[in-house]
Amino acid sequence: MYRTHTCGELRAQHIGQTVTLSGWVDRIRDHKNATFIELRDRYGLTQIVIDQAASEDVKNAARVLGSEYVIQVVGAVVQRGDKANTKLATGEIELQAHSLTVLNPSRTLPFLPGSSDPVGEEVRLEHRYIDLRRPVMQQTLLLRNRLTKLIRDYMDEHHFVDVETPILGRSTPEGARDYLVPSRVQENCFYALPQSPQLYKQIMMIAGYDRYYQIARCFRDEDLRADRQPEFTQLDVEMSFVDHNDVMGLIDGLMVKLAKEVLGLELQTPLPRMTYDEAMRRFGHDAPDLRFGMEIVDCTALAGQSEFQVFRGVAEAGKFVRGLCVPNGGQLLARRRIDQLTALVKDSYNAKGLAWAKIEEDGQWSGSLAKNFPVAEQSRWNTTMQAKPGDLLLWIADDWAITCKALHGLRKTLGAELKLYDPKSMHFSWVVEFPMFEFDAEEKRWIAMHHPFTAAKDDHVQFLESDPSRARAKAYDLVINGFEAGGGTIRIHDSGVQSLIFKLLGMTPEMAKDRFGFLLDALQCGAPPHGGIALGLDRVVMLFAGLDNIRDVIAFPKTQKATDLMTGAPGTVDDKQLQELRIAMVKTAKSQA
RNA sequence: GGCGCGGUAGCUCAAUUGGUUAGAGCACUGGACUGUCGAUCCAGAGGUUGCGGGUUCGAGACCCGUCCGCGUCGCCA
Repeated sequence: MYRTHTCGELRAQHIGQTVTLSGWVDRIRDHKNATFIELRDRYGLTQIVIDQAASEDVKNAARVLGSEYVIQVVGAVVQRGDKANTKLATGEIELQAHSLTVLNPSRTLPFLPGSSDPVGEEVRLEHRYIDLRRPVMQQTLLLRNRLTKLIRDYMDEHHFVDVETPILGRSTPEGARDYLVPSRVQENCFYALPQSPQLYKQIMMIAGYDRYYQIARCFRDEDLRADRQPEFTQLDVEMSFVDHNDVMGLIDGLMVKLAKEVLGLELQTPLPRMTYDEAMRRFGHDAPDLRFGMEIVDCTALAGQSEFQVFRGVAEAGKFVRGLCVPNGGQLLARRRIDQLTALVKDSYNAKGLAWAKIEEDGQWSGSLAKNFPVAEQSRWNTTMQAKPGDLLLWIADDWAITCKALHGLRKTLGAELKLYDPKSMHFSWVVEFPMFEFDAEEKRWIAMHHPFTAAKDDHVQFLESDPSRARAKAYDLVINGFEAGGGTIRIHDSGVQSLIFKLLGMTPEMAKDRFGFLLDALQCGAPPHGGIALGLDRVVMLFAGLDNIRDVIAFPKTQKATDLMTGAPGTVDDKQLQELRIAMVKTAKSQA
């Protein structure tokens, strides 16, 4: 038997017992007359002591130990009394070693899991087996496990059926870039890894399963971000005979449970809801961080009557002047910082510039813009923007989309920089009624904002053909702390409407039949009204863990270049494998270099 | 693909305006030490400054190219 207890388990009540522990040598403190070993496993740390009374065998065995050796110790649990270590859960006892066996030595490691010194992410990812030994990483993966357990319990309580769907599927041109898998059996054909199990879960509804869920792996071959991995995990949900309130209500309940069990938070339901249009108006983004205010103020009307020609021109051209009032920004942000923010909005969001003014004690503006604004006009702007002395006013004058993006960027940056909210606080809300379509200027056609199976609001069906830009969807996104934690829609269950949407998206009936014929057929075979949602599990775990990147909640994540630094994936393959798949490599300038 | 930050000892970092033999802490090795708990003290070993080219009397630093990591814009229905 390797162990009778774990390294996090022994307490005063065990004093006098003989026990066996196995684990990793976290730290050794070697003295002339006593050696102390902190033994670690995922449950905690226990101090092993080898003093003068120990046998020669034990002393000799201890002499060769190094960090991260895997050892087994048999010994007596003894009281530490006034030597107790209050920092350790097991600190009131220690193990007096009777025997010590090295189960496996360890070479010197690039970093020690027991150390709190920071280690670069590249090194951590290359030696992930060591990184994952670190207590913080173990806590995070345990938290993830706890969340998925709670989710599964909740879904089960609500009569959801866990169904697995294929990983090898069919490529569809809509949406993200697919990961492709060549077929050996079918010449010239490829599978695609699922971007989500969307169509399968709709088919499950048509098949009468009524309530489906799956914790599903999804794949999208797009560039990575702190909160985006090429393969990620969704809590995928679909329900029959429901409307959007039913789906949101279900997830409200789930969030209440998770927040209570994991964070000790009591959420009020229903979680607050805001329409997409309102979110864009007030925050410039469809996933606003509602932990703080500093909302966007539309000053276009004021700009239209302004003495300042640049603003007036923008307003008269049908564009927008919108701004933020940064509390105490006049004092907190130096001119140099404002210049950096100007560079940010120009470089990142294509804005033409950033207009600003500081509010002095008397309410008058200072800054290069001030001279263009008579005092009376300054006062009107101050009122509209609710500016107080010491504040900083920022404006973007541009088309709607650019003002949204740039002001959202500024709001997000400054909110964090000026600590306008408690980073530990949590805010859950819904953004609803997304547009059905957005116009793709490049392809000169409408594309589905969510996906092409989304139902329009009942009173907006009329706009589908007459004015697609006006049509709003039965869509809802769950937003936590400014992150899109999930999104869903009520689906189209009428094959005629579904065909119409395909047509609006520029598909001929033949194309629609080729790509989605099975869905159109299924919709004609008794499809119940249905809808669902998918939550980004990695993001939810990240937010509940209070972390700022998704890699730390995934055991084996990929780098920004989508590689695995530990295994070296992706790698080259044998010519024989390629021949079987009838794949030939094409030389590029890069591959020849 | 664009922009930004970074790459120096096993790890985390430093190195003045381009100037002697590239340093420190941790880790490692050896020694000392009567109970430590981030032990302490003494000594030691450890370097292709990511890679390639260039400028210069002289490059870790400057220039060009390239690779890698992170952030971000595009992209992600």
